[in-house]
Amino acid sequence: MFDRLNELNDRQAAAVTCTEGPLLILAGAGSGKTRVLTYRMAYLIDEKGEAPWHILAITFTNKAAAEMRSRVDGLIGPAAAGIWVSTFHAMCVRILRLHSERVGYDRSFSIYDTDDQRTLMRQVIKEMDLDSKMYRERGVLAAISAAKNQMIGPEEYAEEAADFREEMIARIYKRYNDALRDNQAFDFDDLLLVTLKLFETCPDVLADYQDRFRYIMVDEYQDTNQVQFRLVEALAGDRKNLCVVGDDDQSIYKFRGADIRNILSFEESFPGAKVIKLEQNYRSTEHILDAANAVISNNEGRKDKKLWTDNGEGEPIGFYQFEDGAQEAFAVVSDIATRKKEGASYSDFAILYRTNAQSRLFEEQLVRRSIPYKLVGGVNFYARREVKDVLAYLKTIESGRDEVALRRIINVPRRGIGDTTIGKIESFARVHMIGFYQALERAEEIGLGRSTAKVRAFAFLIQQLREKLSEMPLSDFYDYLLEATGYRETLEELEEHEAVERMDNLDELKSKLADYINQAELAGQEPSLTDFLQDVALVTDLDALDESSDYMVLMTLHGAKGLEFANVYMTGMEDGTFPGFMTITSGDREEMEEERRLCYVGITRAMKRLVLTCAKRRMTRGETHYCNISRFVAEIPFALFGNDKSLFYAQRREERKEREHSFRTDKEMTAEKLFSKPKAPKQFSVPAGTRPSYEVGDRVVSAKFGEGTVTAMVEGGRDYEVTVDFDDAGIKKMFAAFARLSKI
DNA sequence: TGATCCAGTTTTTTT
DNA sequence: AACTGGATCA
Repeated sequence: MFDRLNELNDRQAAAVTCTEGPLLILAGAGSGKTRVLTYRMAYLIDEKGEAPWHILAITFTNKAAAEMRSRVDGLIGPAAAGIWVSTFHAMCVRILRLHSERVGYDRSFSIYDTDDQRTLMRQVIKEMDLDSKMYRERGVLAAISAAKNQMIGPEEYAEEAADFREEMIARIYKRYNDALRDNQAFDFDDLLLVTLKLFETCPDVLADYQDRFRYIMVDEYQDTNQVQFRLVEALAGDRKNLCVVGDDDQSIYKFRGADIRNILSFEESFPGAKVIKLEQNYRSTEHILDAANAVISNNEGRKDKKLWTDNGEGEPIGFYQFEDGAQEAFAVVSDIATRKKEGASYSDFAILYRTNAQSRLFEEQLVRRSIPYKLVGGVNFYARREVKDVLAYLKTIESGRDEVALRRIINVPRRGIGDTTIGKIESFARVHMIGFYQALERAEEIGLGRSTAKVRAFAFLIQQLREKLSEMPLSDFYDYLLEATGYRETLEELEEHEAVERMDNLDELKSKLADYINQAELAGQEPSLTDFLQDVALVTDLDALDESSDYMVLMTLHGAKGLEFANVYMTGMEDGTFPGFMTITSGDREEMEEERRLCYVGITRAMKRLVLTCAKRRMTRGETHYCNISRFVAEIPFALFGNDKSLFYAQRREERKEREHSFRTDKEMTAEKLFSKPKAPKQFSVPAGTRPSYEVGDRVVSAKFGEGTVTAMVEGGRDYEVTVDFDDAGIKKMFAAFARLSKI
């Protein structure tokens, strides 16, 4: 008898016990979906007598997978170890590791991160002799990724190409894919795509997995893309014991190919699907939930649902505007310090922002006050130069097929093998139809002159390392590698601070390697370099959050998804920052709705206290912008903002009259607390709001878009929103302050 | 070959 | 502001 059902509400219990057939759980923020999923697994095992290894739980991030793992382990105990809890990507790697040869890849395939992709793409574009200004890696890769997510191959892409550029991209796409294959490498999209292909071409393999995974659960289903949908559909097979959990209001990864239709039309894709809505929120106060509901209600085409809570009203929502980002950071960090003194833990606080670049100012303040914090996101640990270098060595030692890795380290540390030499080796390889690494081993045939010896020495070094690898344990080998390559020595020549930091990172990498070895041995497997490299490729910093010590967290709104904090500061709440400038100027409704969902996600992270902040002036990419309060703030009913509503109204009205003081709506955060720094409330006279020198109907010229005619001009707070019909670029809306238009 | 300076660029979010 | 690639010079 599974007696834990009474720990759940009726809806949750219904979701837990509905185990057969397709099930869609629409789980609002904070409605206990992880709880439902974990209890459901426990129910399957304890009540239904299902074996753990017949259960598959898929999440999106490693963080979510780790969280799920620990909760399942806690609930079920040792038996839970048999359950596959994995991200889509990690699952695919695991499957491909066993079957990659069936689809024409080595077992020791590489996985390319964004950085590697760019390097490879740069090579491809260079080889095709294309104008690197016309075809920039970023743009081309974005197009290709979008195509892959929709399962459009190079051939189909070519057929559908609407113009010359797209035809060219189709050709680049082809070459890029070929290059990946030559390197025995997958990019992130390929991991999913090739696994799907494996299932399609090897029905026996698919049948094995279908038989193995009799119960499938997918978390954050609203973020799945087409390929992921197909994978899930294939795995579910005829049994269709597929339970997906999601919230269309929290779909924030469209840019990555997420297709919201997957969740909106789940019932059509899986006829007979049951739908259960979880609408009771256990996380937040009423005020917070009201704010979230108010904001999200501005979006169209949502699945109907209304979150409620019996947690009580709670504190009002705080909103503060500051002169600039530095003051914003100062105030927020001061507030945290004050509350810490009053007994809170640092781990109760999170500072959220739209873009990683905004973290800097907060970091400075946190460092200044010695407040422990963890910066989530930003530069990924595994993306650091020294880490990538060492990984590239390991890859090369392991297979040599990965040319991107090989070229990365052939001259690091410097051994006098320059571009010219590399070019010669490359064309030799091409002429003789051999790999780049094989060409190295025949250095003397290439005619490299003085460089021959250097290339030979490098090839010999790799050869020698390979021998050592089989002779000593992996972790000893790691140290040996750093010595033998001279890498450690090169680092030591750097400036002290720099050297220490990088060496720390390499020590960190070593401990990750040691962790891996331990885990493999615990699982009774022989540790292998291949497995380590493949695991590592999917790990991000986001995974490293741990509960052991007390620190506060800084991260993007995206990074915050799935997490909760007692106190949440949503910073940079300005039009142009959040929602972003691009979203505003594009005028794309869907894009704006995605930003709004992101705002919804941010608000619903807060349990007890939500504070919104913004700055009047913000420095972005070296330019100062004068900012209006985010439209999302205006979508929250004034009644929710603290006691001093009148001040808030007044401020909105007075905004364009350049009120010089920051204002507050919440008496709790007093001026003394906020601006205790003597020089704080600096006076600025803001030049914005001055009427531009041109009028509607004037001809103007923009540095970016060329000439055009002004068709509209709307006064909006600190700036004028100008609409211009450009002769070449079409109609653009922009703020006068950054449009830099001049009358002609 | 390598160092250094200059010019141009920057979708924002992540597996 | 920060970073990159390219060009130029030693």
